[in-house]
Amino acid sequence: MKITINDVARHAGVSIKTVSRVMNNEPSVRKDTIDKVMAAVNALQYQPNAAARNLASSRSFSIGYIYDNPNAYYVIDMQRGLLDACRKHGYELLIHPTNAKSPDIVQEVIDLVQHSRLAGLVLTPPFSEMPSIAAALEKIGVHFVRIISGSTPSPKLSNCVLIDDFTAAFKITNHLLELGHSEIAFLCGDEEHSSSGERLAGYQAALAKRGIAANPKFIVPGSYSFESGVKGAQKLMELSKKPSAIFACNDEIAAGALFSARLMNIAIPQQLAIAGFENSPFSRQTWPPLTTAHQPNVTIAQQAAELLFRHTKPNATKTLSDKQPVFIPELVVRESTAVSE
Amino acid sequence: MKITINDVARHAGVSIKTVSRVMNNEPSVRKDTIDKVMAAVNALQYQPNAAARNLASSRSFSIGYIYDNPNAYYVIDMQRGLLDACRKHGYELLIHPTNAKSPDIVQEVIDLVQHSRLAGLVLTPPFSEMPSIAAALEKIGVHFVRIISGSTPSPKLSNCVLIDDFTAAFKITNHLLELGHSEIAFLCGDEEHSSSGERLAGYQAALAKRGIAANPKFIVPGSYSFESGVKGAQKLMELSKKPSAIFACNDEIAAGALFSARLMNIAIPQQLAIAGFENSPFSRQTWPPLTTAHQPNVTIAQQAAELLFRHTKPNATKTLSDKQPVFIPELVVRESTAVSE
DNA sequence: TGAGTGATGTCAACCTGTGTTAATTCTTTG
DNA sequence: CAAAGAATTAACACAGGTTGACATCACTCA
Repeated sequence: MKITINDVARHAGVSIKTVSRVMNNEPSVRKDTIDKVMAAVNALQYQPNAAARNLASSRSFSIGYIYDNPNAYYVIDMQRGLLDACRKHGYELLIHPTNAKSPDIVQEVIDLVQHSRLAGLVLTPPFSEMPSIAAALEKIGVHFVRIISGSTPSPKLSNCVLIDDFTAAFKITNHLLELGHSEIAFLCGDEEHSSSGERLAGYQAALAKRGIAANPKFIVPGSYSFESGVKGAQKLMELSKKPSAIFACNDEIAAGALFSARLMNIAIPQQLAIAGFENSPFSRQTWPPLTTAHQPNVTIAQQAAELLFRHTKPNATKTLSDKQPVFIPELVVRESTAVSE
Repeated sequence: MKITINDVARHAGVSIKTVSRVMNNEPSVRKDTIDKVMAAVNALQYQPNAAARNLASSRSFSIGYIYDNPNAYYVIDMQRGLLDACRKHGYELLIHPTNAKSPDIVQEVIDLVQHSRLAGLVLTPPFSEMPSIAAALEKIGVHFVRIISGSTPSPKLSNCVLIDDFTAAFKITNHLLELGHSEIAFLCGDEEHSSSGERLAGYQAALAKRGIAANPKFIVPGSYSFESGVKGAQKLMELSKKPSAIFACNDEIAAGALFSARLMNIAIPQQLAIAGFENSPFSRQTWPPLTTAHQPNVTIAQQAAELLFRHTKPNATKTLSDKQPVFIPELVVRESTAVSE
């Protein structure tokens, strides 16, 4: 029933060791030998015993994904992309939701890596932005890939997948400007997430380019939550000089702002335009649907995992270019910023 | 650096064999010996090498969670609950999103179980309701637990966690009735999910109890999606005799109905009351927020995993009652069904 | 005192690959 | 054609536990 490496060797007419070499794509195996072995592997449907492999080689074939993100859609998309890549490369994915603000989060991550003997780790914000985590992982010599906000690849960010929040935010702001808005407010996300800062910078740059001085009262600090959007919009609409458009740092905040506007009987988009960021499913399910920036999270996650495997797999064929991926979320226009008819 | 079973044995002053006995909670080990060993385990922070354990015992310490559910919040909650239980029992969780409608889904599941050598499986709808899956798993002798709709435990459902959708739907319908509505429509979920049928039955029972004849036009088939809610509500509001309340099979459908009502300029709840089901986060983020039934998914998942471990762990202490858990989602009243002032 | 019992210890085999070494068998190529 | 180099093999230790057979030991109870 169970097929061992022995069976494969016999079937292919080679030694066990050669099969092992092929399975681990070690160098110095002739092309036709590889073919022979792979033929046998396929014929017998051989699946190496992961446990035995781990034990013998003391490296594992699973990577971890640590997250602390209230946005279920984001997490699910990330998982999906990571799993896709894992399946392709014969790895397994270990998910680890946790609390980023826990005082001993660094130790927790280390324990996880060591106990589960992870080959590598994928980090998303806020973990990808915590120097203490990166330092600890480097110290124990575990590969990891970070998904972070940024626009320009650099050697320092060699193990990063970049998301160009700046440019995307610039585009959204520009869209609002083109609709004729000049009093545009910005609802920030969590300060410690650099994405919030980048988006704010993009917003400011777009205003500056048009020579519009940013009104400091229009920049409202907050966090990536519905509640924050509710409060932020309320604050804005209590100003003597109200904005005519709100750019929220993500869709959830935007949904909160929408909610708030509704409570105050403000018509969207006629009296107030609202834009979000992320293109999460509920940006389509609010009323009116939200203008936003689409972030291809599944693809981003895939690329992150690919990048990770390039490091964890010692002899992998480096067919993929080693360029750092940079993703620019694309503008998605919906009714929340429609031209008032 | 790495602590082996040897170190523990030495530290506890017992033999390796005894440590092994304790780690696998075999019978006939004296209480104080167990304590001694566990003390050593804790002192040394010993974590048995999973790979070695799997290999030697040819049983694994991971369970799988197969899902195909567009509702990210549901999936995340399930994962959270399963992970909690897994951590507690030293298991790992393998997640496997897939397509339930794939023609060779049964084979896919079997491959997964065999390749990853899973100790057990947790199934949620629609997988938990597919006889072919259950049959296949039984055939290959893998433990599994199903989370399904139902109200009465029975030996046949011994490996199930039940969710009493009927009673919860009854309560919601009753709530609407108490508000004075008698023209209540029902937006169905996917036909193949028994939860939809159960909720429909609960709705009908509540009406029947008041002696209200159900209007067949008020029962609209559909699926568990926002779009389905949009279309369903539209259909209902085009009837010559319109309902005064809509009970949607879940929050997403309800959100769709809400959206639709807004398009048609129907005031909620003044002209139309809407209730959902599930208490997913966005039931709080619509406007107005949705009345719904709260399903404690994290807890449900935990219980499901516990139930599973009771079977996979040969000598587990059966402290927990072996009763089948039945969860009755609780009514959560919000503004979407408020009394019109 | 001796039999019976329950709790431990000893020891070796085993699970399935990997890493190493030394020896052997092709391939090149000068 | 010989020598060098590359690919392959055989054989075995090893990773870190589990498992089973059996021996040992301390107790209890007759």
